[in-house]
Amino acid sequence: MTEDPARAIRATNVFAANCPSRRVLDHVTSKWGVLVIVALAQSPMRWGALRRRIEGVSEKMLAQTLRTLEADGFVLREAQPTIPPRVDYSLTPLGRGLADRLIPLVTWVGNNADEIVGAH
Amino acid sequence: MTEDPARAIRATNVFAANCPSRRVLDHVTSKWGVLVIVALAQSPMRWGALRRRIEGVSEKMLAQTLRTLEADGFVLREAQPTIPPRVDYSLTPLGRGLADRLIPLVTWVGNNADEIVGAH
DNA sequence: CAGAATCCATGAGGATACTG
DNA sequence: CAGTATCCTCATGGATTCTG
Repeated sequence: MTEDPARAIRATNVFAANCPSRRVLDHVTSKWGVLVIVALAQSPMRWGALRRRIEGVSEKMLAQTLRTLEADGFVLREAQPTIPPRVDYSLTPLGRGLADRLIPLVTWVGNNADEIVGAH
Repeated sequence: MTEDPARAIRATNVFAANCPSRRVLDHVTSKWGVLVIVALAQSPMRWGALRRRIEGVSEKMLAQTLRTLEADGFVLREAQPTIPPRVDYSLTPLGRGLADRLIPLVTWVGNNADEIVGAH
């Protein structure tokens, strides 16, 4: 946040339809993607913990979101071959970089939600 | 970005299903919402300029996104009653606050898009 | 426990045509 | 120019059931 906003954005080309960052941005800003990243930034978690933490997420959407974020290299999935199975999720270094930019956004929205008129 | 991420997020309750910030977050992180905010952060723009700047957006989606962001108090709409009509869009102070958190995210994604494996 | 698979509803979103 | 109106399609996402 030290750089001049208008100046910083001029370096990117997100506005181009074919820009790959568009797709990544869609993953990252997806309905559940934000919450998963932010939750894992707080602490690594098991599947069940994530499901309980992120209220309202269905199993399908959680699985789908996690797979996408894992493929993008943001999330690390570690499965123990035990019975019952145990799977831990955590952020990769890349994921932590993302979280550092995502968390200020989420906290800001949280703090200003009441100021925002149209909470339709 | 000066605060400890894990600590900062603990103050919010975005994870609660009924939290109003969830809805705002969905507006803000919507497919076109991000691009509109970021575009307007660069400079105020007229409708046509926005449409050209944000490649791939349909008229319907641009109008819808602008209406939502205006209702949320992020975007200011100023219409001149002239023929032909002229409408200027710009960020409100609240919108600028949002942009300040959004731009680091977008630029980061732009810079790291190549590192990101799964650009499916 | 951690999912995969399936079915189904809704709404996001695109294309086109029209208007003040 | 800056939209609105309509129609239509497909993907998002929920609910449920099944399994290693």
